[in-house]
Amino acid sequence: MSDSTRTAIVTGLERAFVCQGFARPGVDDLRAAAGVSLRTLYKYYPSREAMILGALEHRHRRYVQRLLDGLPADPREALDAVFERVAGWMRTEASHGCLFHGAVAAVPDSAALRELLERHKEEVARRTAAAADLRGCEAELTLILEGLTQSWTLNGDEALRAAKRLGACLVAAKGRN
Amino acid sequence: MSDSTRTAIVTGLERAFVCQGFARPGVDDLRAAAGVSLRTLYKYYPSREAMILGALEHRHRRYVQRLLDGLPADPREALDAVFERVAGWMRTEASHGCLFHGAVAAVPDSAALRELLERHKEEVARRTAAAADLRGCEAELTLILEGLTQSWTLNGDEALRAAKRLGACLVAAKGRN
DNA sequence: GTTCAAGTAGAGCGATCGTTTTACAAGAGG
DNA sequence: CCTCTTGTAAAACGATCGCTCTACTTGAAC
Repeated sequence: MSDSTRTAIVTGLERAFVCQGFARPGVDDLRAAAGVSLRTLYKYYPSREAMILGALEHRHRRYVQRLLDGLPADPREALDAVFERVAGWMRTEASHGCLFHGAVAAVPDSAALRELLERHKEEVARRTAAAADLRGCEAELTLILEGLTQSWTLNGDEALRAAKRLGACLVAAKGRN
Repeated sequence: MSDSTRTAIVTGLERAFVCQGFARPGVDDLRAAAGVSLRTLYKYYPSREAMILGALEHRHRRYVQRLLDGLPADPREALDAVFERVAGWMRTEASHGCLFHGAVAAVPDSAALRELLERHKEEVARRTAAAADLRGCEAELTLILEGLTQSWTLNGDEALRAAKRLGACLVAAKGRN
């Protein structure tokens, strides 16, 4: 059970789910994407659901790091930076929509998957609120972030501009309290 | 090819997809939900993908009617009413998330499905903008509506309050122009 | 040198899937 | 009376699925 093998597998799994969604790729496609034998794949992830879960945990770590590491110290700049990073992520890594929602939709009766989705969204909103000095507005931030993620696939960078405008509105409204 | 049979089928199909998602129900489950024989089902909808498409077209008509018919004449009230109707729809009809995004995620290579998704979202945003006197802010409205739909499953009615606040911000910002 | 964990390649299992087909029933029109 | 349409019930098809299992290789440790 080497750690390097595990991360190699999970990286390949994530790529496969990003490219093909959760409905299409059979376990043999996943095996090919992971670059190992079927036996080894099942040793590390003993079911297809475990493969999905492993891929999403890996993605969560990558996403949080890319979105929230090294943000500008100024709260206003930090908020715009988060929005830009979300759009950049969509552009390069998630042009088919949020992988976590997609996974829950594909396997609706997995409690573990649902819990991971909630943890993922909660952590992103909480840490964005902290960086943007918007504690107490987590619900509004979640809404903007979810809206940006979903509507980026529809409207592209126009969605990014809309998110920035709404973020500015939120900061202004908060300042008037 | 009677029309009443077709609407009976499509109503059952929509219910099945709402309850069970798009991955789980096999064609025989869909047949049971539609309340007809397999032969009849295939006569009206000659493939599983056609069944999905039919169910979504039916849902689109119902959604647009429920969201946009008989709105208050005052633009400000109309906007809040749309948000409340979205939340009400989620509460009673879509507690597992937007069916259109779910369908595209489940069948990612169906061009017809993708086109239907875009038509659906575009029509809702455009008509909401018209009712709320926010023409030119369709991207912001799409973002809020998508965000409300997605984050309602995470935060419930707190998402509704957030949408109303952001909507008010948008109206105020527009008024200052 | 032997042992043992960790890997590959690939055949095979039972179940389920979407779809087609066969056999039959009921009501309407000429 | 016969035929056509519209429907039901259910068997059967080939394909594919998730998963297990057998047989073999490799590299490092003791």
